[in-house]
Amino acid sequence: MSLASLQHRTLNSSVKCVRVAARADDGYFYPGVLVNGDDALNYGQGTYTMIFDNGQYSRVDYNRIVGNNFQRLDNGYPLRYGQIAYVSYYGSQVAANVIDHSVREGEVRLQLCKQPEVTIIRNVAEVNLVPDTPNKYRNRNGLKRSLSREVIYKAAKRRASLDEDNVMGEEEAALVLTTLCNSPLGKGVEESDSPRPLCNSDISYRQICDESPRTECSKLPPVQEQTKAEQADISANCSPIKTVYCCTWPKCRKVLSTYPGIIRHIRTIHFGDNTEKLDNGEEEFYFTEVEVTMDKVVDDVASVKPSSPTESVFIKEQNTYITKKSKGDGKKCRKVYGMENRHLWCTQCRWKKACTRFLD
DNA sequence: CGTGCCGGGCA
DNA sequence: TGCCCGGCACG
Ligand SMILES: [Zn+2]
Repeated sequence: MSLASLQHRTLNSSVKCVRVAARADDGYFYPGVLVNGDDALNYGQGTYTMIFDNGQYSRVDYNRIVGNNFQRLDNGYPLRYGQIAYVSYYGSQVAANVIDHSVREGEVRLQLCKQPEVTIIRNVAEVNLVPDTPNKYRNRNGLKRSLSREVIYKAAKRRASLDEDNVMGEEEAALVLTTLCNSPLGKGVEESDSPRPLCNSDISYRQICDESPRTECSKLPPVQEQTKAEQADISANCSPIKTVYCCTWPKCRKVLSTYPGIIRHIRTIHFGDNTEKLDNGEEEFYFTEVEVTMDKVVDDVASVKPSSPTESVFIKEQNTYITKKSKGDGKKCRKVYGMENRHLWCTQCRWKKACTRFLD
């Protein structure tokens, strides 16, 4: 089944979408929807096509799927620290971060997103990985907003009928962490740093391609990337653990809260009309993702003094991205993209002339 | 060593 | 002009 048809089917409200979460190789569960494609959705053995909330899709083996009539959470796999979950709290469902999970006791300790000072313990059976009925995730058709923002965004671009404002306003919220992550380090080229559960794994990820003439996605982002993106997406306003995306384009200090947001920023602001020249996945060279824990995320850049919240912010840079950091900002195309990505260099660099893309 | 790039070559 | 590369300086 092609992705185009998959998207089409999913966008069509007549298609039944089952909201579940799937366990990835990093031990975290990621929410998404199952799409009953060519194979019937029978909750039984086999693999299912799943679209994750960050726009990636893959075939997922049923024993990794949690929710609905699939696996239960007490099947031996502990929830990991930082896992986003949903529990009942004084009668209403709230989002929380898992602190730890005792498999023997069957108990999970969680920290409420909205009230980080509150720690609660729940039986694992009462912990959901997917919000029950997230009203704000419904579109006008009443179809659960189980699609990724990426998909929504593309659909919205195609036909401007979708109310883009809600989606955009939410994710476009610029954060005020500029002082933290404006270092001009490119992400470098990670080779086998991060584990990639691809071909010979139950879960494999592919990037969403739009229907542009590009034949296929050659670059597969490491799992950790899109999974973090997803968590940021889901826990958009969720406190203590959050991932932000810092543009690393020379002198640009834009920080956005979502993966689709930073991708769109790079495409529109830094590539403009040349967006067609962007190699698939090339945007990934122009931002870093930073995990932060903080008391409050401020949405308006202008409302904050330059020296604001840095002290209360704890940064945990993704280890692989920090390695290429150097004080001499003399990072040029060769260093940023690497020899193996020579086709991404600016022309002058390709000719061993003075770089025109990264000026000093 | 790797990296940036000048100068010079070739179509 | 577009394109490639030897070689050198620099860290
Ligand atoms: Zn360059």
